Amino acid sequence: MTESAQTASRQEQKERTRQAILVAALELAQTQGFAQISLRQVARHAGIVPTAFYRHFDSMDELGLALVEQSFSTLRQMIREAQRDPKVFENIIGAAADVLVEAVKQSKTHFAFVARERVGGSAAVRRAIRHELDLFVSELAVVLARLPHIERWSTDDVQMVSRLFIRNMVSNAEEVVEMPDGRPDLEEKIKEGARRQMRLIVVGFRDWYPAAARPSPLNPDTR
Amino acid sequence: MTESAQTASRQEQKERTRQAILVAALELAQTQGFAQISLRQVARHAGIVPTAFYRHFDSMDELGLALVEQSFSTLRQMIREAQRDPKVFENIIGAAADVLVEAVKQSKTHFAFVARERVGGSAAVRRAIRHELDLFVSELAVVLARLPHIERWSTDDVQMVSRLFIRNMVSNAEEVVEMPDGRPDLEEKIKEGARRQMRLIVVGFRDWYPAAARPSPLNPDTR
DNA sequence: CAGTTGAGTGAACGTGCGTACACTCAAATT
DNA sequence: AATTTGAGTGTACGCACGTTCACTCAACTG
Repeated sequence: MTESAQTASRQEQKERTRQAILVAALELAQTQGFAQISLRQVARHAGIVPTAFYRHFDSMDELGLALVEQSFSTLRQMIREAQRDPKVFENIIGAAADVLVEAVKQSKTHFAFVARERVGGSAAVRRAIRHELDLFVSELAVVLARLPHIERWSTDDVQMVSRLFIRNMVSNAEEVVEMPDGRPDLEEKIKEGARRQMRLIVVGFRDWYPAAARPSPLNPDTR
Repeated sequence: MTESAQTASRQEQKERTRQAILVAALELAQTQGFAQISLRQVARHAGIVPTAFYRHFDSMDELGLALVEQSFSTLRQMIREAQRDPKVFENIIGAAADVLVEAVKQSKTHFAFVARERVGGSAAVRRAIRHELDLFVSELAVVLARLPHIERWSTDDVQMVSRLFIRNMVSNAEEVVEMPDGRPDLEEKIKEGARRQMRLIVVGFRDWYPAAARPSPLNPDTR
């Protein structure tokens, strides 16, 4: 009975408390926004005394940065798993919409956090989120560049489509976050909307691109 | 010298103080976000004592709602003026991009306020902003519905394009807000991006729509 | 098994907050 | 000219906050 039982090593216990803090912050941020919750509230919610907070984070700002990291690493993992399924390449748009909604639903608190603090949070948190999103844009651009239709586009244009995709993803994620629970109809509506938007972007670009002679045909005033 | 001089009637003075409060709140919200500024900070910045605040607003929340109203009425006026110019109908996309950037630059603090509090603010303020944006979507839909290509679309689809436009406008406004001062190159880049996005949406829809037989051809899984 | 480490405690501090209340004193009303 | 009105004042309150400090006591180390 000595080994592996309930009690936990020092490290384990510390990690557990750390997670409790992260979860508490996420939950509290859900209703009021991370920027307006206090260290004491988080501590209370996590079941520790305010001063114990400092054993894990130097400040609320650092907690915020940790949450950004956690949120994006969760998302990245989901995307990586989704990419393993070969079916997604047959129907990227449908898959993306599904992954989006599923991912957001599965870790709603993380997404809510990101969506809000992206514009509303402290400067440090905001910057961190922006950075992560920029990374996503670049990553998606790499994936897109390998696609049949797209491989001959200029890198600038691929980057722009990528930005457009991510931007719409963020907007849709915001909508899912604000979706009341237990409304599968709304969920399907958002998915459908996301699919439409993505198809629109793709079709728009596909039909547009070959129409011009220049490397970056979207540039000149073809108004 | 008796008339019109500096002093001001009671009403005038009250209105002046009210505006001072609104301006103070807007300025303070610029750096920290409206939700995290205090009544006392606003009062201090406006040059009044905290309790005098209550002569004008019952709470910070009401101040926030007043700011929402002010922000959107400013924007509406700009759009109305822009619509007077017949040239905009020849080149809606270009005009929209110009108006967007000009409007945002001209009343940056208002837009910054809206962009942030749209997702990060108090529930009441958030709801008010969302409502105003929904109104914009509907208004734009009415304008769009009269356009040559679009007049035969289903109202659902027009609404969706409208949503897409407004959404991208909001995103672009966010970018302008965060644009550092005195960078006309960035400004032009954002404008160009906005133009591309709008053209993309328009082209995407135009090329898509006649391809299907059903009233709302974007619906079924034409994946 | 003695000694060290460090996560969590609990009391105390200074500060800024929202709000209540009694006030002033000039403009507006009579 | 006397009275009312109401925007702005000043004090005072209770409260939650972030942070400090000295502390406990179980898990780890040698």
